[in-house]
Amino acid sequence: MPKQTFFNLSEEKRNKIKSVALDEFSEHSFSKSSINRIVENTGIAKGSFYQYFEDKLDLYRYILQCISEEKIIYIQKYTEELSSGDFFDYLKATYSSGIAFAIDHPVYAKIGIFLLKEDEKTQKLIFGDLMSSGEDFVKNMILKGQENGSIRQDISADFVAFIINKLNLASTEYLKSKTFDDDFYKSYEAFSNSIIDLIKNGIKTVQ
Amino acid sequence: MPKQTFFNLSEEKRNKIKSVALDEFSEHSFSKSSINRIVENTGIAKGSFYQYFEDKLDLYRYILQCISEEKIIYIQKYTEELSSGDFFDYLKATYSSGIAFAIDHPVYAKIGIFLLKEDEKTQKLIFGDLMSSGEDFVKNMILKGQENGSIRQDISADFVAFIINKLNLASTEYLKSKTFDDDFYKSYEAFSNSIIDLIKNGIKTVQ
DNA sequence: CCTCCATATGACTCTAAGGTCATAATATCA
DNA sequence: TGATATTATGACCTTAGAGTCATATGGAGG
Repeated sequence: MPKQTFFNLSEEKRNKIKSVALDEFSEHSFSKSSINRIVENTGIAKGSFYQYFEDKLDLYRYILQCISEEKIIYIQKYTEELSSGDFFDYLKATYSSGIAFAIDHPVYAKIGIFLLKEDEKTQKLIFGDLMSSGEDFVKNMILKGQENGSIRQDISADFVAFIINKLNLASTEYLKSKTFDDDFYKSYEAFSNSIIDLIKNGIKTVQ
Repeated sequence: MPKQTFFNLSEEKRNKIKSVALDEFSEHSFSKSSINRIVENTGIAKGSFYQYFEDKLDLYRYILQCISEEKIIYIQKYTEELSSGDFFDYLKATYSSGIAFAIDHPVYAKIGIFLLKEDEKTQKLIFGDLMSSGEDFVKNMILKGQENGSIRQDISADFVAFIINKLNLASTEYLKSKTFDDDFYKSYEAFSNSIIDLIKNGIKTVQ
């Protein structure tokens, strides 16, 4: 958590710091990100930085928290209208919201990509021990789907949950490399559908 | 390329250096790998290292080359027996060989994972400009498949090629986290099949 | 035994990182 | 205005990295 001093700052100053930090973390991995650069680009003294934050990790976690707060809004927007409990609908909502978020906030998306590419040690440093809870959630949904017969019995829930998580990352990364003309922007639904489709036809019950 | 001095060394010494380097690069990303550690673990002086190699990148590329030479043998073993030209057979052979290789050489696999997780800058540093040729190859096979009707027309070859490449990485990473008891070892075929299956049923022509 | 050449060495430089701290500047309030 | 609390500062510290170089070592041939 940032120190109280940081929150006492004027909104402009706080925003300036956040903005520079976002740029830094979207261009470099956590360990390659540099406090020196951030301080320089913000125009504050290095000593000041350490009046605001405990250390680099403190700032990084704070930035992640800000991002995730914004992302939650997206997810809610896409999930609230579905109450069916169908696994594929849920998946679709997750992908759609994730992709919409990435398109609206390319800088956040870049940070997410760096984050998911971190090695285990660094991920543990950042998250502590609570991790891959998203994966567990997906795994449970698959297990339920297998119970109620909507998903094939002969697949490993563990494995598919893993793959689905990775596909999420992969699609974000794919989007990063594309230019977003209006046509594409309006058809990202189709894009996420194609991923769900890929999974769905691969693991759904054959009838 | 290592300097001549390196190749003049006794085989034991060369192997010692390679072995330590493999360990280092399998535990750390390229930039986090440390010449100091390598030198220390090898028991040679730092000056000696720079008599053998131009710099860290020189060693890293050399190690990659050694690995890829071994990997080619695997791929050939799995690809030579198929001459059908069927896309899914090719995919299956690629996955099978990749997974078999990763199981037989977990250290190499770890290096591969780090490598594929590198950011763009570092990947360009390592490979120069020639990259993602594997992706292009897959893409072309998909395009052919679409021409001859074995693959659906309404999917993006570009996108699927990207996804397939990422799945390859994901499966290697997944395997890394598993312990290889005999049962699993003998059934990795089933494992790779499940990935192909995931893709095949997702993109094959519906009839 | 001496010369010569390839190999071996580790102290050294330079750079850049994260983080500290005594002090200066500024704002708040009596 | 003067006292007090808050914020700002940049020189400085430690650590660790890659890479250098003058010198030492050791073996082969005359």
